[in-house]
Amino acid sequence: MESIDKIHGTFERRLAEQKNVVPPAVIKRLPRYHRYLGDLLAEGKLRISSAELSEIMNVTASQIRQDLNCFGGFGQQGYGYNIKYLHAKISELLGVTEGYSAVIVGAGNLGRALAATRMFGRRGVTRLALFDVDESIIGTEIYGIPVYSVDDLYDFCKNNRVDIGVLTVPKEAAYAVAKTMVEAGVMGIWNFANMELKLNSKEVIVENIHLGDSLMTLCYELKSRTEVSEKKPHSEADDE
Amino acid sequence: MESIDKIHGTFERRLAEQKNVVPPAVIKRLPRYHRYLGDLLAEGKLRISSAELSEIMNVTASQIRQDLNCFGGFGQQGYGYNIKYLHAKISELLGVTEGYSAVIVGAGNLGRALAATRMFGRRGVTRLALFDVDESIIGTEIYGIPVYSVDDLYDFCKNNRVDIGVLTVPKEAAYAVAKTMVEAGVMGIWNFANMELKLNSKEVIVENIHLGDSLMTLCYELKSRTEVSEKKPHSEADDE
DNA sequence: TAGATTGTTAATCGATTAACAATC
DNA sequence: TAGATTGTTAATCGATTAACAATC
Repeated sequence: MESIDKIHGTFERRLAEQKNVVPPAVIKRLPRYHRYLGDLLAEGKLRISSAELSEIMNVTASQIRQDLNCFGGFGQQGYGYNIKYLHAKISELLGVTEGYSAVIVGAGNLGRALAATRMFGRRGVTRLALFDVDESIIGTEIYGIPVYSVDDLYDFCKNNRVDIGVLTVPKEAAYAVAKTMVEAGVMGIWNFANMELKLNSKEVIVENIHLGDSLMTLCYELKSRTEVSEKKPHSEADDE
Repeated sequence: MESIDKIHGTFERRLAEQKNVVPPAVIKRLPRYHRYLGDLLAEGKLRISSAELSEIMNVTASQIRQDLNCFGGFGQQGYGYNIKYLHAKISELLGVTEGYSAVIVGAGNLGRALAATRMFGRRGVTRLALFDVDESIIGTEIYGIPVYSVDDLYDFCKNNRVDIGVLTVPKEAAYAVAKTMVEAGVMGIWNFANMELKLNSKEVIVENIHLGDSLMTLCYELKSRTEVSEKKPHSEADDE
């Protein structure tokens, strides 16, 4: 009994030491750090303290130090953080330096918008191709990215290393396309289809964009804001 | 001393009873409940228990009951939840029934995509107009929505009740447009510009879409996934 | 050295889960 | 009534903040 506990204790401690147990809350904040540090770098700033950064980003200095420490000591006592170094480190953590590749499936307005943006390049992701069913655009290029038929999607993914599949197809087609990509070895799916793909999470990582959910959250906030000011104009007087 | 405590106790209890202290974590989950319940409704299902819903949505039944109870008893012991009723209640909470209106500023690919989608209508939001600087499209309609000059944005918002401003303009123009809208009385901004708008949060509610952050999160997951399988193939043997 | 600021531990806060009494 | 399932309290877990010793 005792020995089993000991083994477990050791195992758990080692896991913690390996530091691949970064809290999800921290990971979700990393891109935001990356963004702000990139801006500061562009401004030509060299160093920053957690206190200063905390003011700019509207979070606590404590949280910044705690977060960054999940990955090791990026700062220096009495000095703060070297912006260039920190930015580079976070880039690395986020895989910007991995040189991932992507295909965009669905060349509608959203697909085109994603073809046009510099968002991918900035994050080290190369867009290899667009795929669509529309014969009139197959064989052309959109913003410099070649457009192929969805029929060729499987073969393309098999023959090229495609890390990420971007799904901007109508809801009805989403699952079939996703399955094709997974079977062809795509590791991650960036899903703009208005549905949750039920895929084996051991086979593929899915990152969902639910624009509708975001719009609804905004509506909720609007509603609660108006309710407070309209329905309770005398709340002060009520307190006592 | 005692009496002050009592007053505070009463005050706090009243606040809790008013239930405008819904935890942020719960609010963020509401749109997802709404989505799933909408699907179940479309399937013609009449009732569901927290246990059944929890399996479909991949959350705990406890969380579902806890969440829904923030807004009052929507269910019935021994029966579960009436899907139609629950869906309607959540719609109400999320402001779907408020009949909000929106304008989209920026008629690029993203603006067009937002003009084309049924996402707004489904959530009770009417798109009144698009605004752009491109003379060649001003005066036309895109997916049935009239396109006006950005120069007319202020007057339009003043003369019509515009609740939500959707920002799909380039980064450089974002802040000026946002300020114009706030001055003209727009209450909420749905911000797709790749930057954080520093606006007085008392004047306006801002909901940000940071697509780049989402892409980076996906890359992070890809990276940590590959690291685990590549760098530690003998982790099992290591445990002891 | 003195001052600044991190890294890190401990305390607090909030969110999730478990358990069960209330009740349909 | 017996069975089912909610509403709700209490226990657990994780995330945030505060505090301060370590150290540049």
